[in-house]
Amino acid sequence: MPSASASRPRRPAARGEHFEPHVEGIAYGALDTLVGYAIRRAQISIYEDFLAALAPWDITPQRFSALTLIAGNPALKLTDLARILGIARSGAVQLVDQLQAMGYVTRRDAATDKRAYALMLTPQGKRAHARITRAVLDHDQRISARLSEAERRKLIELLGRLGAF
Amino acid sequence: MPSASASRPRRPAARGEHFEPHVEGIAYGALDTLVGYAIRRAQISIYEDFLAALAPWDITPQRFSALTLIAGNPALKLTDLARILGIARSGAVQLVDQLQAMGYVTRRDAATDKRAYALMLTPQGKRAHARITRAVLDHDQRISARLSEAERRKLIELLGRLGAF
DNA sequence: TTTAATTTGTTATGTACCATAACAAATTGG
DNA sequence: CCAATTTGTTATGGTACATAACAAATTAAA
Repeated sequence: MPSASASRPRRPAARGEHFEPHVEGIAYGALDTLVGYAIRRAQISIYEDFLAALAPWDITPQRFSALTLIAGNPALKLTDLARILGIARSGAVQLVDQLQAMGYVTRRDAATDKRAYALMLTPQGKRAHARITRAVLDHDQRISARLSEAERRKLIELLGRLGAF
Repeated sequence: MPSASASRPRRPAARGEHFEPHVEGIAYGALDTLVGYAIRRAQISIYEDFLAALAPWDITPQRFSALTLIAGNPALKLTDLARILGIARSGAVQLVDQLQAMGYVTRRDAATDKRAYALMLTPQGKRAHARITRAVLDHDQRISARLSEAERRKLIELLGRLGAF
């Protein structure tokens, strides 16, 4: 029952000005002691840099995640994509619509299920994903430039232990 | 030229289902190596728990941040609040409107500048902030329960070094 | 000092992202 | 075989922003 409507890709909304994680002379109170706020701070800065760095491709973190997941899991179903990303199926539809409108993704008929699609990268999508991945890795190196490689891994490991509770 | 319109506080939008940071059998590719994605993952889980834990007070992370900043920096101006949070002034107006509608914040006339407001917690706001802070600290302990106190501090320290680039 | 620029809070307007609900078609389970 | 579930979709709505334009007030310039 698919119809594959293709909406135009939209521009990411960037924050107005540069975010200052810690403003001089301001009392942050409990915020300075919270893991949650430390992550929020970092996230805003990183998101800002990501958008700027990937602007030439009109790629947001969410779009990059989707591209990477489709690249690494051929014939992924839309519902699975939604679950992995933690969004509703309707949101995944929009996301895939965008990537399809950009020419990066196709909805192929799933082999076993006539309801479902098998999401795949187009040849153009594969090339773009390679280039985009390089830019993202670059960006990620830049934001963590003040960390040693060991610290980088340590940080990822510690963050990974925050997931379940 | 202030007029202090008071819009009703709105309910936070919660994600549909519980977010799974790592889905079994899925190839995450480059995502698993990125500091940015590790933070994104953690952030989604934490946000989810925060909303659930603070639902009784209708408090979002952003609202808590604002309350805490106003509490710790008496007579803070709206423009400063916006800059600290990294949002536009118009967004800060809405945020303060909400907190004011909840009875937690007042706009007092600034002493030196007739254009500006001095944001203050109401007595009720102070009591609420104390209670809310306890709930937030609780939440933050919960999400970092798998970390030792030293690791917790280490994590915050490492995240802090991501800010500027 | 008189004027020009800037700042402050506000409103109006628009957008990106995501949720819920309702569906038809297809699949699965009892 | 029929009931329940699943899949992708659309319709609708909400929330958190952003940008732009303002009047009033302040500050800087000439």
